Parts: sequence; C-alpha cells; structure tokens
Amino acid sequence: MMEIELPKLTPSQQDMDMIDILWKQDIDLGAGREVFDFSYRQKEHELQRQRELEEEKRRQVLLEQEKALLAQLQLDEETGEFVPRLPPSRQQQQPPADTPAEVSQNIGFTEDGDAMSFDECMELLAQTFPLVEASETASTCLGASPAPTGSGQLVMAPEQPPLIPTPMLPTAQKTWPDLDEAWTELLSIPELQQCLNMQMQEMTEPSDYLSTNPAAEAQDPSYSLFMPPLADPAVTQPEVCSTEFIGNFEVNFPAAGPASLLSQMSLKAPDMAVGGNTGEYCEMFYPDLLGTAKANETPQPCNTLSGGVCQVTEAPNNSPLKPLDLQELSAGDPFKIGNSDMAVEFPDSDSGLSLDASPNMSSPEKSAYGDGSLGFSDSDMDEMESNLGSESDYSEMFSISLTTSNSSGSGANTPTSQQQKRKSKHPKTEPAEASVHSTPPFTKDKAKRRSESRLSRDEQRARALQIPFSTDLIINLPVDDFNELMSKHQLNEAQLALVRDIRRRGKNKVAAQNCRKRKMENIVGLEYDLDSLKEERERLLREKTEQSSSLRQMKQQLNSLYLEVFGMLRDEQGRPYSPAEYSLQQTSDGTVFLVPRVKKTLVKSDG
DNA sequence: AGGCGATGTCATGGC
DNA sequence: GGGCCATGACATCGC
Repeated sequence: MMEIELPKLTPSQQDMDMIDILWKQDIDLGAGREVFDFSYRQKEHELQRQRELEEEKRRQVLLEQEKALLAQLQLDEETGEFVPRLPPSRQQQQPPADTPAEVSQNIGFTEDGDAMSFDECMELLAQTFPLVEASETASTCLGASPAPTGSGQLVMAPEQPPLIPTPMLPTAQKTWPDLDEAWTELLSIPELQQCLNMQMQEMTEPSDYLSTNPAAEAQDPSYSLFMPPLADPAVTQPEVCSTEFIGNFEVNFPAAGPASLLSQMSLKAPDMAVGGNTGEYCEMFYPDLLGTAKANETPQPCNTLSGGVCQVTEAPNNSPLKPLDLQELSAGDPFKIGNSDMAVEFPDSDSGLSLDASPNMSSPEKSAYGDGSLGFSDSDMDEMESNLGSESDYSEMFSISLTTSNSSGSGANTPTSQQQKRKSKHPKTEPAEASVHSTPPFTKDKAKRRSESRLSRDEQRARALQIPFSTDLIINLPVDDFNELMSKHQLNEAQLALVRDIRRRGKNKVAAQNCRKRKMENIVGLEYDLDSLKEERERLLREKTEQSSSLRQMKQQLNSLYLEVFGMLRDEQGRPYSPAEYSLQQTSDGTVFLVPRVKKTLVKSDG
C-alpha cells in the first residue's frame, strides 16, 4: 500500500529521514528505498523512455525485415499459406519425423542463399539483444512479458517459461551472465541437448559465425531452437514468439514431424491446470460423496467446483446429506458447532404425542390437548414457532412433551434438564412465551412465517434435532436400509422418535396424495361412467321409441292383413264371416284356425 | 367473515 | 407383531 501511495507525493527531507530510520530499523515498508527517492525514480523514468525509443526503432527494423521475409515466401496454392522456398534437395534432407522441427528449419534457412545469412541474423540479434536492460531481457527470455512487441520475445516462445529456471524471474537487473546461466540450465534439458547436438553439427558446416560472434555463440542454442521456421533468419523477435508464427511454423512444415516439442510441452500444463478436468475433479476427489449420493437415490451433480468443495467439506462424515441439508446445516446452523448439546436443546418429536405415547396421548388434538393436559398439536407447535425465537421453536414444545411422555427421554437429556437448559439459554423467550396468550393467535406476518416454516416442517424439526439425514432419505429408504442407517448412527431417543415420525408422516403424506389422486381419478372415472350411462340411456330410449313405432306399424299391418285374410274367408253358403262372430287364431305350429268368438267365450265360460 | 379447495396429519383397518 | 398402504376425518392455509 505504501508503495502505491507514497510515490505520488514528493517526500520532504523529513519524510526521507523517517524512511531511512524505518529502514535502519528493519521495518518492512514493502518497497525499496528507491521507491521513495524521487531523483532515483526520475532517472529510472528517463532510462525507461530511452529504452522505449530504442525498442521503437527495433520494431521498425523488424517490420522491414518481415516484409523482406514475406517476399521470400512462396504461396502454397493448395493450402493458401506461405511456405519458404526451399530447394527440393533440402526438403528431402529433412530429418525424420521424430526430429524436432526447429532443427530442420534451421537447416533450411542457413543454407538458403537467398535468405539472410545466419551470420547476419546473429548480428542483428546481437544488436538487438545485448541491451543489458535487464528487466527487459529477463522478461524477454522468460517469455514472461505479455507485451506482444517486446524485442526479447524473439528468443523464447511463450510456451517456454517452464523450461527456464525460475530464479531469473524476480531479478530486477539481470545481465548477460544471468542469461548464460539460463542457457546453461536450458541446455541441460535432454531434449534440447539432442536438438542442439544435431543443430551444431549442421551449423559447423555452413559458417564459422560461432567463432566470429561470441555473443552469438552464447545465444546460439536458443536461437537455433527458437529461430523462426522461415528461411529468413533476420525475422526477429516478436514475430517468432507470436502464436501466429508458431502456428505458421507448424503448418508450413508439416513434414518436419509431429507438433513441435515446444507446443507439446506448453500445451500440457494448461490442460492440467485449467483444462477440462473440472468435471473429473469431483469424481476424482469425491468418489465417496458421489457414491453415497447414488446409494441414497439422491444424485448430487457436481456442477461446479465450488459446489463440489462445498459438499465435500460437509461430506467427511459420510453422512448421506443432501445439498439442501448441507446448505441448511452450514448456514449458521447450530449443528455446526454443537453436538449433543443442541439435541438437548431441541428434543423435537411429536412421537411422544402420537406414536410413542399412551393411547390417550396419541391424538393430541382430541385428547391430550383437548382435555387441557400438556399435549401439543402441530398447530400448537406452530403457535410456539411463531411466538418463540426460531431456534427455540421446538425446544419449548418438545421439552414439554418429553416431560409428559417420559418414554422418549434419553438418559442424559432429561426433560427437566432440557427445560432448565433451554430457559437458561433463551431467557428472552419467556416474554414472548407469555405473550402467546395475550396476543391474537395469528397475524399476517405470523401466518407468512408459518407457511414458510410449513414448507419443510419436518426438515426444521430434523435440523433442530440434528438429524444427520435428509427427510427424503428418511422417508424413501427401504425399511431395511432405513434400519441399517439408524443402527449406524447413534441417535438418541428423541432423534429416533422424530425420524420415525418423519418417515411415518412422509409416507402417509405420499399415501394421502396418492389416495386423493386415486379418489379424483375415481371421481373422474365415475363421471365418465355416468356420462356413458346417460348416453346409453338416451340411446335406449331412442331405440325404444323406434321399436314402439315399429311395433305399432307392424300391428297396423297385421291388422290390415288380418282383415284382408278374414275378408277372403267364406262360409258354406259363400257368405263372408262376421268379424264379430269369428276370429282368426294361429297355433304354435303355424296353423291358422277360424274360431267363433261366441263359441269361444262359451267354451271359456264352460271351461 | 365464511366458503371452498388443497394439503398435511392422525387414526384405523386391512394386507 | 411390525411395517406399509389406503382411506376417512380433521385441521390448517390460502384464495
């Protein structure tokens, strides 16, 4: 901080004295004394400007050289890229695929008569490089400077830093000896040694620049290593180090071998550090968690690193907590710090009221509470929830309920002690408790809180009793697994009762939902049946009407036919029979008889 | 303020 | 006998 703020000021002599005093007292100011020395900083500034000017000059030279280089390139019509104009013989001389590409390139340009000679190149570099401006050089060699136009970037590809000894990094004033050290270390790398050996063999043939240019001698290894793939060695630093050039390098010399060693080396580190390993990250580090999640039928996607970490931080207990629970537990939850103490505080379970109590107590609404004894229905709980502090919501009622039903008290957590503890710990709840009966039972705010709390009432209870499982888990586990889970975790009486209640209520809730769903489906089905029956009835009525009319018609036809037949009958004198005296009747076998009506009635009356 | 639907819960019976 | 399920009945909430 001081080094940021102080330079803005022009320190007086007094200030400088103070700084000196502090310095002598070995008080770490976080900056050197130079920082506070204005004249020193002015000098530095001038130097810096000078460097910038020189750099600008260099850039221009480089631009010109690049133009010259491009002129020597040949446009490959197939790939649309520039490739160096290499003699066919040279292309055939390219090393095998496993030889680093740099070597072959170097061979190419050193022997190219049209290109700038290697000596010229080294000279140029020597002019450019010997700037002993240490920081620049150091950063250049290290590739640490992100500046794309830095002259030093020539030497090192951006991927190279891992190869460079780190001690060079922090040095503020590096000189050539330091650089030589760097080269020495660099040369100790076996791959580079191999490349260099091959390259040295090649270089001794074409020129004797090694002897003529000491600076180049020192720099040679790196130059040969990182020389641009292009035929013109004069192409200097920035282009070489730019990613575009590296890309060109690989494209222009596909036969030179697989991807360059540099790019191979450089690409690995980011992959490891940043690359797409985050997905595996979770699986790698949290197999137990995931496995537990699977086993619990509650998949916990490891979406984010932070999420994974968050889960893991809670996971070591191997407790099958779900994210929700973890969040809840971690959000300033008393569980975090407490253990059994909080269990004492919140001996929550209505089991004492419903399941584990005597039959009289099993229905708190109807018996225990109704007759004025100390029983609490859920509504009573909610009353207390809303009137007492949230953290003592259930402590109140459960301590009381445990007092009345002594079956659920663990040895250490006697109800009286719970009450005492609760009272001592939450003395401020007493006024609120007293106000329960004086204030209206429901206010809007209270109702709201109540509804919110109702959303996960059992979860809150579970939290209050530090149940280390999610309610979903408690409810949905098969009974064997559930029992196993209960046996694995040492839960006290109240916790066990609550877990059982949660399971019972949860299952019953689902059952009720299913029941209502079925009921609704039945109602819908019955309504559908009713509609179908109504339609059937209508259809039958219509049919009946049709049949009636048809019957009537047939009767009429029969009557007319009867009359017709009857009218055709004649007696012995040829007279027609009287319809009043005779009638036609048909027997079962189809035979038709003419029956006298009077006779018939007489017969009937006789019979 | 009361009606009504939705929902949770309890009690009970059956499997 | 315990667990689960189905269901009627009741309470509560929100509209």
